[in-house]
Amino acid sequence: MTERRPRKDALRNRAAVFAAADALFARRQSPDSVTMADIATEAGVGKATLFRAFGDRTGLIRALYEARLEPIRSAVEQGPPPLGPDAEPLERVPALLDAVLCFKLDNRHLALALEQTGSGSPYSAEHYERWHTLLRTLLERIPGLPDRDFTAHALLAATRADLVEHLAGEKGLPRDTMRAQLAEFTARILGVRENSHPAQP
Amino acid sequence: MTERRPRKDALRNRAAVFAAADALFARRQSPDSVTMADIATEAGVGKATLFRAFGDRTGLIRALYEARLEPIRSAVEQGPPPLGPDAEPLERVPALLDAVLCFKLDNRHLALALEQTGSGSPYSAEHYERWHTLLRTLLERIPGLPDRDFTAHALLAATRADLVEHLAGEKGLPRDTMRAQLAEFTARILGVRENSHPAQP
DNA sequence: TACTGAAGCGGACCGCCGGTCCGTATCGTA
DNA sequence: TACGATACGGACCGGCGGTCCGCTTCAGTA
Repeated sequence: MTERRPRKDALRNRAAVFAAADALFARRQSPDSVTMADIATEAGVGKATLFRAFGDRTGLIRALYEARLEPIRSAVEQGPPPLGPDAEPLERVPALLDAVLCFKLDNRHLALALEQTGSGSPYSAEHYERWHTLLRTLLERIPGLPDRDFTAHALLAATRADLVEHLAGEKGLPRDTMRAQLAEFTARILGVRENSHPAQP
Repeated sequence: MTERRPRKDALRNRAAVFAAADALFARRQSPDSVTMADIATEAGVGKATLFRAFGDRTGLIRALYEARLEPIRSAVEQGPPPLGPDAEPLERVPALLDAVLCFKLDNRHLALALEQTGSGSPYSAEHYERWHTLLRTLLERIPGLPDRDFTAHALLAATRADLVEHLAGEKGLPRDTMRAQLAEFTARILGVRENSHPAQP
């Protein structure tokens, strides 16, 4: 029952692998052009070390993704409004979607790698479950909306990594333009009828 | 410049391959558990024949998808309202999205295979381009909407194959329930303010 | 500091899959 | 029937995710 602390070299290697994977995903265009052997080499580590630490390729990507997501997660769980728990749903929902979008804009390749990593759809990852549940809960406090469960899925679908990559990456849509469009779309769903000024914090 | 007609055996094999792939994708749960060798064997054909006819795995899946999509495509391009070109945008947009959703419900595994086939995001396929362009065009004829280009993407994102699989497949959401939810969501975007009765043709 | 067993390491190795090659069989035509 | 062109198919290849096992390094003990 006693938790054994991992050894120092294990921790050092784990960090090295994270850094290496991060760099490689950012450098290469296509996520699956990054092989496990590549990451191991870049990290100065044996391939088996990767698999021992993370199980398989999906595990590695998931772990990296969760790590990068951590700041946003804590901002949502204990930060100030409009992202934090003290905000009213009508302002928190757009803030949350904007945060997700910004994260995917900033970590395009990583998000892409996660979502299109063959085994296991994005919907089985627990971070998706978290976002969806939170979003649904917030929507439930806003009157007059369509089915909240589906609506939460549909809104999150508008921030899918490959869509972000398609618009911001390939078609060159500027970051703030896309943020504004998502905000407008969200406002429309929420029934906010005032005109035209999407937030731009 | 003269088009050479393909030989009979080539045509026969092509059809056999389609049938085999269709059956296999429907039978297995995960699309990438279906290997090219599997398809070749099931079709009673050599592996090289697959690659000669379709180029690569993606080409085969795309060709099959387009073939299955053909009825809907023609219903949209030359059928009667509400799907056909004579319908008003306010009724054609929901009809179109419903048709796409139904198609993905009926061809879940195939759609999944196409969208998560690693090379090339779904957004580079020409059938997506077609749906998106048509949808955007229709939205442009409806006043007071958010950015039409983005809205078209976002609406289509709500019918993504893996989302459909997640809701209808794993969570067991009934077909008509999901259709109604998508219809409600769409209506909300279109600004249709009348209450509560989503179509169920 | 020397000892020691356990935790961790790494690269050779495996099975599988997408994709290619080339000798052979089949088609369509005269 | 004969013959060129077209298509066939299974052996083959390179590369990837994942595993195995002999070796190294850590950290507690005296």
